[in-house]
Amino acid sequence: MESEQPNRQPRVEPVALVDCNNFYCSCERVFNPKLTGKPLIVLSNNDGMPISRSEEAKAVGIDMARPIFELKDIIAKYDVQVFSSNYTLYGDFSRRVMQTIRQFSPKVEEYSIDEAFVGLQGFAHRNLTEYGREMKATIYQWTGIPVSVGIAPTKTMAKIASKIAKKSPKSKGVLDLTNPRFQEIALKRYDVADIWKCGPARSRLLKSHSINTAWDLRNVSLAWVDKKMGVEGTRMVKELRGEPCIPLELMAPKKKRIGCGRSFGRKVESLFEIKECLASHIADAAVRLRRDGQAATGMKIYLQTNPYSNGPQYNKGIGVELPLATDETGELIRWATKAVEQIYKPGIVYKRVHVDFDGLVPNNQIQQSLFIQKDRQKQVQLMAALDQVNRNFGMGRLRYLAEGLEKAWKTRFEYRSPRYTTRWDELLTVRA
DNA sequence: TCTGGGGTCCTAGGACCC
DNA sequence: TCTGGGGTCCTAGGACCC
Repeated sequence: MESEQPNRQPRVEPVALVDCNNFYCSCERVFNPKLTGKPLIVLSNNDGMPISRSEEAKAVGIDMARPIFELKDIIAKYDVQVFSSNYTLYGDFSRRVMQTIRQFSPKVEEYSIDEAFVGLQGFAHRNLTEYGREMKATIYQWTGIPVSVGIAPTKTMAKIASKIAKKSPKSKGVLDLTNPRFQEIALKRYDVADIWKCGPARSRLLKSHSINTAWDLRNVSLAWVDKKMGVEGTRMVKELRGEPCIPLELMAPKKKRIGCGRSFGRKVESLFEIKECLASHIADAAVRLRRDGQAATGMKIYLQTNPYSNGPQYNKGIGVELPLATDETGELIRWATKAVEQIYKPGIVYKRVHVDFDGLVPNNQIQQSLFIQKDRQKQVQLMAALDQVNRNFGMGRLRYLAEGLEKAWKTRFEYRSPRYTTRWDELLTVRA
């Protein structure tokens, strides 16, 4: 394998990755300081498995990939505090963190609920480590959320820098890797499996060719990596060499697909219950569709059994093309419930129903049809009223009868904390 | 014996992210 | 008893065209 050493690094804008530490756990702690220093986990939907762990929980051996019932001994032994996920609370904290970050640079890409890339062009005259520390301190002071900051010439290396910063006590949560000498030290000690966009399949491939560290990967030939891993591999190698291939996205792009699918809280067999649940998912996804300013020209419905069960498996999807794009919940429900009849088979225990809206178009320029007369204006007003009521009085306050009243199938959230910041009736009680 | 070649478009599935 | 959900991008392969 020949190696192409880049002989100089191009002049590029430094980019920081600000990453919240154990984000969901940290949110839970802000209003519940008694949790400080204790092992703490937040569970996935349906209280299935941990999706966020405090450092203390990691230390006592709580594993992310294992279901909660397999962890109950550890939980009891170490008095691990357990919470269902409370996305309303986390979403609100995310907004606060992002707003704080925007005080530090006009160039912010909100990459996920707990991470942002920050363009640092024009800050080169400053000590970037100091700037990062100031950012970290301010975010903690204003929101109560601890973060790690990694700074580097490319996003891929900024990710690496923030991960190292999180773990190494010496860095105090901030690491600047813009200096090539430090890059070499860091990449040589960094496992390829921990590189951004290098998942299990790619790391297995790389390791089978004795490419074990990020430094090994950086020095691989572009021809080789293109052949073995295609464009994404090539981008990874270039980014590790300090050549940006993944630009900052300052404007959130329009979504290409908006969907909803959750596991049932218990066994579901009847078409009636599946239709109710599907209608409820449609209503949920349609809110996000309208919020994104889009309408759907098609949808896909999937019906699935539990892959972990030994029973007969059945997974089927069906596509529906709509004659006219729409964002109106009632109409979407009618199309979907009709379609699901075609894939439903009786006598099967189902685990999940899922809907994806696709063929999305801006909802203010829906193509009209000569043959289908609809009062679009009326629909728009109806949906605006629906969304307004639910925003003011809580999601699901106003809903379609098709979604059901009992909702016996609904997702479990046994250990949810109060929605401290978004519900008047769940405000923090200081003294009872 | 022996059955073209080059292009486009679409979809399903894989891999990955948090 | 009990194993998440919402996304993106890329690729291979089939269908179709001339």
